[in-house]
Amino acid sequence: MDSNCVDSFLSLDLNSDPSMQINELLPRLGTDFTDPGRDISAKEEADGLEAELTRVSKENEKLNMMLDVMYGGLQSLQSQVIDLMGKTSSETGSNASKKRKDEGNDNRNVINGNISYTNHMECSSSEDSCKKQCSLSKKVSNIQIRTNPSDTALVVKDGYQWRKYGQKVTRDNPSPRAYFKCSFAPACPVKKKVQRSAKDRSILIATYEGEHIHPHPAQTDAPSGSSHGGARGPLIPVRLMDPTPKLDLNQLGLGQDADMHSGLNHTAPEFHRCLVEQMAASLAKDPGFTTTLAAAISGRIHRPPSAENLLERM
DNA sequence: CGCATTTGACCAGCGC
DNA sequence: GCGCTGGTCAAATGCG
Repeated sequence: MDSNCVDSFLSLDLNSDPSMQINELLPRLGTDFTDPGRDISAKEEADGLEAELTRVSKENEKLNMMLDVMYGGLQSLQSQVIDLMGKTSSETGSNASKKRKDEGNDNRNVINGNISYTNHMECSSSEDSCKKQCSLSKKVSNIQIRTNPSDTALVVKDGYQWRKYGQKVTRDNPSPRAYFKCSFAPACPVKKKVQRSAKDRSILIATYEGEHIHPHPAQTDAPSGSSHGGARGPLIPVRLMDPTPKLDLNQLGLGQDADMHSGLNHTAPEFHRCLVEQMAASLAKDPGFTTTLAAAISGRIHRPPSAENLLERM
């Protein structure tokens, strides 16, 4: 198998539509194997590989369809969550001193045990005034990230540039809480608090406040990664100690930039496209996936990972 | 030398 | 009013 083909495949620009790129790769692979110097068996092998790649391409289309289904389910779940949050807020009423207490509550949903998010407006007044203030107050969102418990670093690599300005040990949690400000843009008001969960020290809880006034560095910065700022980690997807690929929910608009209450347009094609790109990037950055894919292309295995298996990897 | 991080001090909000 | 707590500031320190 021509290693250049594998290299060219693995170095595909993930910012483009992955299915389109696979389709573009197929004729490229075909020309490689029509070399007149090859014998008949080589051509048969090439035909087999082309058929294999066609099947992979179809599976990629199948994945996109499954993504549509998953996306529909996501929207349904989000609407249910919004309904539930509305009900619970009306049931529990308001509490002026809830702000501090709420920070210790587990009002977050764990998604596959890797990353979860919660998004809400910071409200501390009565229900009526809360609705008014919600449109004025800053956004607050939480995400949970599972990391190696032995890793004591309070770093959440979300692609943004953060400057640490403080650290405190809070009363209800022995783990210190780190305070960060967004340093990508001088006037960016976004702040982030990172603290390990008191119950499970392998879980990092990041609380974001405010909205970025600049685009995500991944969209504006060339991936040189040579400048200062240790907080600038791998841009997308977020990959920490857990070997399974993860989606960068923030990048998807589900993190601090998401606002379930303000009706973020999750049906927008940009969002859908971003979702597809994130999943493709996650797959491509998964060493297991790339290895398996390379093996499939090189014909070392007869059955490529099915769409279901690929989803299980995520 | 410039930048980020660390860490003790200070301030503000809240409960009693 | 006082004490507790979380959040922020800023000087000191470390690192490339």
